[in-house]
Amino acid sequence: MPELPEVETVRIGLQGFLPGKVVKAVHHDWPKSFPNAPADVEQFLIGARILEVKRRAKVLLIELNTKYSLVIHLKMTGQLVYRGEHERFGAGHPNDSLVHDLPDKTTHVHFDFTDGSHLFFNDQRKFGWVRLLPTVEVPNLDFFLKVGPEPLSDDFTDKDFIQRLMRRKRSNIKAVLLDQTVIAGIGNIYADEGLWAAKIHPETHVEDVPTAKLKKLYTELRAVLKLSIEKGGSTDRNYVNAEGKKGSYMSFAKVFRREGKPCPRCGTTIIKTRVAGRGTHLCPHCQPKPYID
DNA sequence: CACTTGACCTGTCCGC
DNA sequence: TGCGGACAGGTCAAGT
Repeated sequence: MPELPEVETVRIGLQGFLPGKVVKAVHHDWPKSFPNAPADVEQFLIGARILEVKRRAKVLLIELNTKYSLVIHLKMTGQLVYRGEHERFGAGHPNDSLVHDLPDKTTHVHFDFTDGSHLFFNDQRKFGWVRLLPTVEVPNLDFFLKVGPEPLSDDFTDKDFIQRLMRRKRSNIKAVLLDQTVIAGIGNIYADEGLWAAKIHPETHVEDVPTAKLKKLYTELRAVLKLSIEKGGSTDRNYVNAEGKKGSYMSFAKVFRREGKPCPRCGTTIIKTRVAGRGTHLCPHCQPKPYID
């Protein structure tokens, strides 16, 4: 899916559009995309006014004035696209838009607001979901009980980072970065980018990485996440922001999806391998494979 | 306990 | 042009 920077970009966009909107109707065509009790939808969603759009890890939270919230996970291919009253169909969307007329065949949930605007949840692979839950119950979702700290929060220090990584010191560092219970929000793109920046091979066991490099990884990961938010996230395939537009971080990526191209630091050809069950990009010169006996 | 694999889905790309 | 297989930004469950 969208990882932290993409979800945050969507959040910022939606926060500009949605507060104050009143839900008039909701449509859905795939039960797993919107698994809710119809009675709750009728009572706590229809007629509800949107207060605020928040994010925790890779999950979006749309708070309503009914003490309920829409909880949304985009997973791999989810999109949340806002359209104003007369923008639902139509021509004239800019070239950087992946989404044209809506709803389309990937739209599995959409909301109509009383002012004529709409919010579309599109999801090609149908892994994502929208759930309506009492706001006080959101933190008690299994995922939120277990999820790690936000890597960009002010009180998240390099000491916290290293301490949490060391809880799985015998594991491959890439697998640990992808584990949402260790640190929230990092996925395949930013794991690869961060490990390249800190010159760590993704198969290195956490305990074998020198502390100085772990500190470097902390700094670089935060920097790459921040840069990507500034660039509106990464569009590799499906990702678009709340306006249906692509992000531009991919053109700044150093290794992700750049196999066969030169490493920007040393010129060595970037390779793609498999680590922790995921496609993994690295520079074999800057990130030498650890010696394993 | 930690790692791997499969499942959830659809679409695209690549080799034959 | 068609077909089969691998693969795609994420998580969860089950198996080893």
